[in-house]
Amino acid sequence: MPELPEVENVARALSDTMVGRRLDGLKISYPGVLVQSPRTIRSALIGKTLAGVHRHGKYLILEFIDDSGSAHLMIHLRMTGQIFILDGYIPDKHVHLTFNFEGCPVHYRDIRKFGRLELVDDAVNPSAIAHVGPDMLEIRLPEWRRRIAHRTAPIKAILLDQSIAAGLGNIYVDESLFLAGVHPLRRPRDLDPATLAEVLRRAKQVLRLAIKHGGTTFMNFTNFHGKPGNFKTKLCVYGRSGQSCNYCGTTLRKLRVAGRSSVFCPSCQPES
DNA sequence: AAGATTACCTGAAGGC
DNA sequence: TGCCTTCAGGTAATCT
Repeated sequence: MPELPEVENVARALSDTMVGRRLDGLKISYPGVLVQSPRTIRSALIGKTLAGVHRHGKYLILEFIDDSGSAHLMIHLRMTGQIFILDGYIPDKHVHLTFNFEGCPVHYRDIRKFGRLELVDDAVNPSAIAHVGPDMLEIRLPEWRRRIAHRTAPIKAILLDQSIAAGLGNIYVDESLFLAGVHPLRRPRDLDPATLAEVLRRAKQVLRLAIKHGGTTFMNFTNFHGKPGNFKTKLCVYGRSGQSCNYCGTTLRKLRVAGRSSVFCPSCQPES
């Protein structure tokens, strides 16, 4: 499940390897992942050079330019999207699109077809995601506090809400709440300012650490070079229901919050 | 308004 | 070549 750290790793790899290359072709096997028509997307992008790679929350934006102007392709990997290059790779039925960057094929693969690729009007602040909040790594405490302090939904739901701050998904929300010692059902309105600050601090900390370790591979995320991320072994709670807490030994429990499975330590994260 | 629920998809896992 | 149900969760749409 690609969240901010996984998308950041893809963005960095794309930037390091493909910026400066011209897009010579676009093989589209399943147009359903495209928001615009294949014709529109091809005519906007082919012949242009990749000039930059941007990320906002879990959104990836590729910036293309040529003498005639610029075009921007926004990509969201949703649940099972992957972008990678791999020597000798033969695309299987889940590869829906392949970019040809001057002879180098970059594949978009997505088992569940939830991901989307969309031409947008800006490389940094496209109107298509105007409703999405600031990036979780960029947001500062006063603004975050202003956006959540009055809210009465469970903190878990608030952290998953991309319109408040963008980047956390189910895995890193559970990890952040565990590190902050906050139960997923606690409500922001009932938490004191120091606790709210601690949740934000821990969220940024776990995101940065996961980026450093190449992200988390739980189901089928692979990085740009087709390799799994290394952060799974660092997870404290996600996927560990029934196992014991690393810190206190209490058996970790699972709850459903905001329609998501949520693993927490009943001892480190008291309900009130 | 804000919170809650469901649709979109496929594959893995488990019950029988 | 077993069939069926449940679960996984990011986002948009739809409900209360």
